[in-house]
Amino acid sequence: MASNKYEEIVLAAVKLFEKKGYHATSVQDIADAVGLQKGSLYHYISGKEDLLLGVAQRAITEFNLRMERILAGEESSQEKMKKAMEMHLGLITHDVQLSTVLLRESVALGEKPQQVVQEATDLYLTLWTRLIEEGIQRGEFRPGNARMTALAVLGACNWVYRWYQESGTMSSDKVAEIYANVFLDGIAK
Amino acid sequence: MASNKYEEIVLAAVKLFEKKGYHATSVQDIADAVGLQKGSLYHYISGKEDLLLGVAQRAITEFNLRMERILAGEESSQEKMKKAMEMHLGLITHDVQLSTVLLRESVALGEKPQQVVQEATDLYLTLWTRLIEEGIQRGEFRPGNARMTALAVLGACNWVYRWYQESGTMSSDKVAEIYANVFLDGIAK
Amino acid sequence: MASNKYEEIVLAAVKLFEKKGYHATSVQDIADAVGLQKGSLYHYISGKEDLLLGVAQRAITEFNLRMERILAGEESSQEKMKKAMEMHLGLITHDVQLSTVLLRESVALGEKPQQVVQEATDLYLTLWTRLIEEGIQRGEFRPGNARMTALAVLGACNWVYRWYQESGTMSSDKVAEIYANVFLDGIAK
Amino acid sequence: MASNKYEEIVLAAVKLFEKKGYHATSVQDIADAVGLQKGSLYHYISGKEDLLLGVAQRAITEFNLRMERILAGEESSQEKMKKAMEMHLGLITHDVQLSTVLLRESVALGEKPQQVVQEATDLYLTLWTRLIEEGIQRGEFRPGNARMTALAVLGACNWVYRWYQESGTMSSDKVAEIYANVFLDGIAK
DNA sequence: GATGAATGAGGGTTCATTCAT
DNA sequence: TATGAATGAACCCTCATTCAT
Repeated sequence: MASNKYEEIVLAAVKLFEKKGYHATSVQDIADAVGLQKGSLYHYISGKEDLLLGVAQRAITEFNLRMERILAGEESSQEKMKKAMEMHLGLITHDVQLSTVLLRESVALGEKPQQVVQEATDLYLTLWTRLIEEGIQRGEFRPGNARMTALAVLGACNWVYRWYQESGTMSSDKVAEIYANVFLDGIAK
Repeated sequence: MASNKYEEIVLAAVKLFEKKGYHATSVQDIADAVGLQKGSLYHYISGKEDLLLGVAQRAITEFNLRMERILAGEESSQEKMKKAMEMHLGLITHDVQLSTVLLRESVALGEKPQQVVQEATDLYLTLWTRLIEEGIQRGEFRPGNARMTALAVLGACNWVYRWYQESGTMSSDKVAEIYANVFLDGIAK
Repeated sequence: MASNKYEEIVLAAVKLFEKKGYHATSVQDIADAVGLQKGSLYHYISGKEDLLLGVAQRAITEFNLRMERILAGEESSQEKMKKAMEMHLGLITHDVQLSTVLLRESVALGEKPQQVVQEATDLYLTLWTRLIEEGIQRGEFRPGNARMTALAVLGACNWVYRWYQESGTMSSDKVAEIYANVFLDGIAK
Repeated sequence: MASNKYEEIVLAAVKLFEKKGYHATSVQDIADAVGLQKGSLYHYISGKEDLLLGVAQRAITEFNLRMERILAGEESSQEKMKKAMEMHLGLITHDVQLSTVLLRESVALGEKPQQVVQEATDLYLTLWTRLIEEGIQRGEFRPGNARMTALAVLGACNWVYRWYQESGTMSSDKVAEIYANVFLDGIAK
């Protein structure tokens, strides 16, 4: 399968983009990582930026997909919230590299591609906002600015890529539990 | 003021780094922005990276300074928490450009300078953690992992640079109020 | 021959280094000389300095190789001395450009590469010293400080690159003969 | 005296040119060494190259002056030869820095200034040649190509700057004695 | 005499991309 | 499909020199 090699390239790119950053990663680096010559890469990719775009899209798409599945469920909003946080943090911690590239390196994209990612990201925010709005309507959550709340939750969760290390002692589910507690019940007594 | 020009350069750099990103900003761009020849810049700066480091340090230092002042106060922990969030969001929204450079572009720094920033950032986290620990000890906050909570709050607050626009209708104090509510009381009814 | 181009580059570099000096020779000059773009050179070389180092090593290696061959011979020490001088002056005059680069431009190398060349040069001095020591032991040469004598001979021979011109009327063998006479028998009656 | 400062500058330049080489020495370096600003230097010198030229001329002039004095003496040619070698090696070893700049860095000069130095150097060779020719005419030296012999002697003596270190154990007079023996009597038994 | 800001050309090097083979 | 030579623009930075103050 031809796409096998492409997959290999994407994987190598993710790893490198995460480790060195997009700009510091040269096409040569990627070629080396997959055992190809620089020029040969261009049979599979159409450019370095497209590679980054692909990676970012792959990542954000997964988030959106899972979030939609959770929203479609029948649980209470509180339950959904917990599941959503587990999902989000699970994805982030399970593939910190991919998440890092999405969250940290997307800026390197040009205007157009960046907007593509932005739109997918906006959708994700919308889904979260909807979850919270539902909770409010159902009387499970306090009334309030749902979008702002969603931004707070997402900010907290996204930030995790900056400090989470797989080698650490805390599972992503544990983090999710703690974060869910904080957001649902607050920290004040 | 002899440092007038230097200040001008820093300001231009911040603006450009925020708009285009550190890597996409050339020294030429900065020179153009201040009406100097490329080479002339080097009377004021010792390199592009040092410029970024300076900017980042300037930013994080301000955060730490203010946080220490808040910690030293006599208010209740809840009050301090609110003030801290006001302060943090105030700084971020007041100079989104500067904050963006700190939060988004610091990765562009080499190992050594990045560590310098990291240390200052770690200190900031420590201060926040201390605030929360104090609250727990005083019985104002629920017992829990203070550091994790601090990370949640900081994540939420830092994320603001990604969506906040001065031209928007919401003041930073309003955001702080909402966020403080979320974190103190939770969103669940 | 895949290295054809590399050889071409080295040759051009030698010529330019000799004519203008290492520092006054720009990478652009070399590129022009071989009909390549500046950047294209870097497929063959890893930097301007490495080019110089390569040239210098190529030169000094040849000297050492030939000197070892002479030392291994069975002739008398006087014969060896003559042959060594013929060899040394032959190399210098046959490729004055290369010798000039070795003798005059090696200083342009950084500390590390310069030491590499220095070591090879030291070896060469050692070989000459050994030749003279042998002569003393065999009773062919007067007792004396062999190393100092070697330095005198080498100094005299190396200096030749400063005044020898191929277009001149004197063959290198003639120079060698004269120099051998001077050193073996002295100029005093 | 205004020339005091100039002297200081020349001295600093010599030291720096010797240590780092002409090209690697910046005008800033020299300014730093004398505690002046870069721009202020230009009240004393007309350019970096002129500084080098001045240094080189100062050096070669001294050689010529002393050689002429020796030639004018009444000693035997052998005596003169010894004295000339003592003088030459004395100058070189006494101020290795100055000699190094003359012998190693003169290449950095442009065509015109280099020719100026070359002429002075040619004169020096002529003086040596005359000394040897006299010796031949007086029957003290074997007949032969006086210029070539002079080149051999000068080459050997000049080379000394490459290995002589003041901290070493050998005085320049000792070197001169050894070299004189080598050249006068040869090394063959 | 001294300053130091400013110049402006040039330095070596990197790199994403192309394309003939 | 794979190569690797070649491009050519852009990069950051250095530096000798000038000149208004």
